[in-house]
Amino acid sequence: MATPLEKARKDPESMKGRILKTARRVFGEYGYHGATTRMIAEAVGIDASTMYYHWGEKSDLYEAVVLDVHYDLKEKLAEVERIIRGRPLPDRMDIAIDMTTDYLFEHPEISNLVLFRYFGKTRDESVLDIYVPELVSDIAFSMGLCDDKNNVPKIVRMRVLAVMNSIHNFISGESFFRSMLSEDRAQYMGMVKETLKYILIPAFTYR
Amino acid sequence: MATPLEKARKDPESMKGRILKTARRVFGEYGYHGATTRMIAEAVGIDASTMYYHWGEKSDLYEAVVLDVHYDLKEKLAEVERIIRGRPLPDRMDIAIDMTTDYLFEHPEISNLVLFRYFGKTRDESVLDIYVPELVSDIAFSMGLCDDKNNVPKIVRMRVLAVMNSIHNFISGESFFRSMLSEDRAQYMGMVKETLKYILIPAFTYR
DNA sequence: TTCTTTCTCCAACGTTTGATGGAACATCCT
DNA sequence: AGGATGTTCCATCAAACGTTGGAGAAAGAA
Repeated sequence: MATPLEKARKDPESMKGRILKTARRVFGEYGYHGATTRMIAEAVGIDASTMYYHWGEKSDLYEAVVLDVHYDLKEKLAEVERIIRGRPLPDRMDIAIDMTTDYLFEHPEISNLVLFRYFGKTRDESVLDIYVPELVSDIAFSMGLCDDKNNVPKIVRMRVLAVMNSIHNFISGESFFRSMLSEDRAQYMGMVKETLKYILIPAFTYR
Repeated sequence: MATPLEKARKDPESMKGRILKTARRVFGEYGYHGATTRMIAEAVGIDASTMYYHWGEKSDLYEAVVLDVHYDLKEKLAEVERIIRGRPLPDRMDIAIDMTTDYLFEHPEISNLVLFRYFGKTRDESVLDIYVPELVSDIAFSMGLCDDKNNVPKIVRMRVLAVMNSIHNFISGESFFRSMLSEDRAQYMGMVKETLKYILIPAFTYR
């Protein structure tokens, strides 16, 4: 008894999986309103009605995309956490920034979708209202900023949000910032990591 | 011989001014694609064709809005700069964060529009490609991170971008983050300032 | 007054949008 | 074989979209 999303994630080559993957990219590039069902269908190479057969309305597909992205994010976070556990804080942050940045640069639509969701006004009571706080608490614990995952002080959650957003910003804004600095991708990625470490590490360590 | 934008900025009560002000808000809330010409016209209380009489196509109106916002931002920056000049760096940052945050909380559409512009994909060679780098250089100089306004190292510009974005994020994401933390507006504003200072000041001072 | 210019709205246009119904094809079970 | 089920495309819909032309009101100049 698998949900459509579980099926699509398990078998990315299936029609459901291909649509989901493409919808992620297109929604990520143009936002909810900027992306049309026809754009997505054309990108997959199918008719729009086939999409409706598999995912229903546009808003349902979008919801699935957002959820899909957060599953990935959660998995990646668990992987990072496993590697940095037990090390001293500056090392933990150094490694976490490297790994997270590398991962998001490979999947920039994740950052796009997350930021669109935070800042856009499509906000009508969503699954994100549960998943984001959970993710934030996990990161707070992983950074050693709290002892109890289930009771993270608000000010600590704010700091975690600041960290998450700083990373997403540089990924999402790549095309704008890079053309502003006229750097190639590799150099830009290097500067992003350097800048993030320059700003974030002192805040949490030199005290 | 004033441009339409200059006229609208000088006389906010004129039809041009009222349309511009409302378009700022609506574009800021829903983004370029999410906002419709009819929504804006209705919010002003006029017919859509009157809007076309004053501002032309939707994209032209949007361009005017973006430019308008950046004029405001530039003015505010100059005001901040005047006040913090000559003080020690930690004080400068403390005051600048307070002033900027207060101002943007009063005009949240500014942060929305700026972030939409960075992250969205409506990017077809715009005035922003000139104004943003200029703004970044001004801030870098104001923070004492460079000696020559016309030759700011790339890594310094990256740091300034990180600072700017951190602030915009908390303003734009207010509705999402606030409902996540279940705080009222005043408490949230206080936490934003505290968090920004916690993260940003050590990075640029404790070295 | 009358003429001219500026402004505003109404009605409508062509297009794109999200969405649906049904025919055609494919796959599988018996 | 034949029928049931699952999948895909074509044609099409109504609504919403950006945009336009033209009628008429408002304001100013003569």
